[in-house]
Amino acid sequence: MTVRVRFAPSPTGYLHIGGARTALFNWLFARNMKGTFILRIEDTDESRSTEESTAQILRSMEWLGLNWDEGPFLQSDHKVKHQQYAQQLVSAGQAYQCFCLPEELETRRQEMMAKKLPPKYNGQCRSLSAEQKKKFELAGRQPVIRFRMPDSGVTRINDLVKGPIEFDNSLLDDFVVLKSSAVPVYNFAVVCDDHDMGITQVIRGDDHVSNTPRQIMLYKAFGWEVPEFAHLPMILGSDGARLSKRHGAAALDEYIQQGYLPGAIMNYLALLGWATEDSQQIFSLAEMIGKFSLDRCARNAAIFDPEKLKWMNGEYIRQKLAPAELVQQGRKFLAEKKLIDEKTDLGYISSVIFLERERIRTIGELPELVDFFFTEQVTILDDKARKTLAQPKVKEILFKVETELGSVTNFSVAGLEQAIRQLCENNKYKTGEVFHPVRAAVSGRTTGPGLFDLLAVLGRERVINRIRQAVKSLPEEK
RNA sequence: GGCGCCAUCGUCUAAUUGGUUAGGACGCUGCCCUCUCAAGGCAGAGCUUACGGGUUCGAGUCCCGUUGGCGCCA
Repeated sequence: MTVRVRFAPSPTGYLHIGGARTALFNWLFARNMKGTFILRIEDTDESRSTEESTAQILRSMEWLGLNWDEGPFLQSDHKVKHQQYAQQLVSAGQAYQCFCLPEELETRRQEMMAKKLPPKYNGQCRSLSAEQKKKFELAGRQPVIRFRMPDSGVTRINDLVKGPIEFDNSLLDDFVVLKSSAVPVYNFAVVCDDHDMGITQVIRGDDHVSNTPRQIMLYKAFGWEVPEFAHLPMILGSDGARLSKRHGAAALDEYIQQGYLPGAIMNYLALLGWATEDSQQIFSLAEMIGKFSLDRCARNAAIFDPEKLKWMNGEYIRQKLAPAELVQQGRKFLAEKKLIDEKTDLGYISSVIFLERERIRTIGELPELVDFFFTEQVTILDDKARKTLAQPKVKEILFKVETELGSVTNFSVAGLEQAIRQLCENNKYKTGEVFHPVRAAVSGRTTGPGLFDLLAVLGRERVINRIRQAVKSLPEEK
């Protein structure tokens, strides 16, 4: 039988890191098995679901490259179908109308709690007579539909990642399937949809394990084939609590904005709960698909580590990102910071970006590292740079460098290196004594690309102007 | 509170399914490279496999218990 899996987010916000991981694992499984990956929007909770959120989630998935084969379907479109299914259960005697008022249920729950009993529905409306129902209806009560749970027996799951799990049926109560407003309850709607869509494996977060026995009972009541289940462990923040905004970025969108690459995020997420026998770290997409399997998924929760993601993103920038692509991405971030516009020379931009390729871990780090390439003057001088320029002899050194660079014929990396090293030798300067002030004068900082690469890209005019500025600003030396 | 899941370096994890000096990766420290910062290379620290009992010639691996974390139901 061919594999059909789905990712079913509820559109109540952005695509969460945990959701992205669930989507990814579904997708990897589907691609690995040559199956079908379906997207379904779980928008039953109308009060919290929004269309913007749906659009946002779709955009995030497309950005990651998690292409779906069917959908997106909206769960709310199947509402009538859900109601019919509920009716079907009632007709078959598998479910029944319950007229208990919320207040009544609450009182009973309190009583149960007081007696230290598990608070479960007492089955009061299980077998109401026609007259009793009539009476309630006349009193204006709107019934909910409850599922008749077996009082005994054991429900077993053979979870594809967790292994066998057992639940005692007597502990489960007759849960609501259809609210009095005729809105289907989550546990019911998933089962109906998963069945109608022919889902063969339900791969989801392990916060759903406890729901699974109820769902299995529904499949059985309908006489439907029960799919396989695979419950993925949660992703937690550094403090061991469920990952949320408090831990920094929990929404995929924020990583997009910070200049992370889809491949790196996919790769990192894949490693959060899945590993190969040799602990391989970097995968091509094809490798990831080829090697993926649910039985190599971890059973324990994982803490999200932003540092490792950053590292991996750096690896992707250096090893996997095509040069043209890097430039294009970089331009976006530089333009956003108003450092460049359409008139800025593309060749110059490319050279600048390539100078920092070895250093950046996210594209978003680019602007602050290269801003001085695009500004008229060197404005930001950090403290270290100031100190460097305050060293003795600096004014004299810079003046000599300025003169030298004015006359050097070959303003290239090799030519510059030759000229400046020669200058050091002729004047008995230590190289560092010269290199550091030049860097500071020209870039306003003490770190960055190799000095000669830096100068060559900046170009003669800018370099000389900046050194001249620095010389002018330095006090006379005695 | 009930039920369920989980437990290997700080973090992500591996360990031919009972036989390893418990491996790799991130991070950290140091060295090399070097004009700086990175990148890269090399080396190092870091896990009495949560704890306690069993089973076994032998347990990270199997069983029981304890503790802790997380989840679901309220």
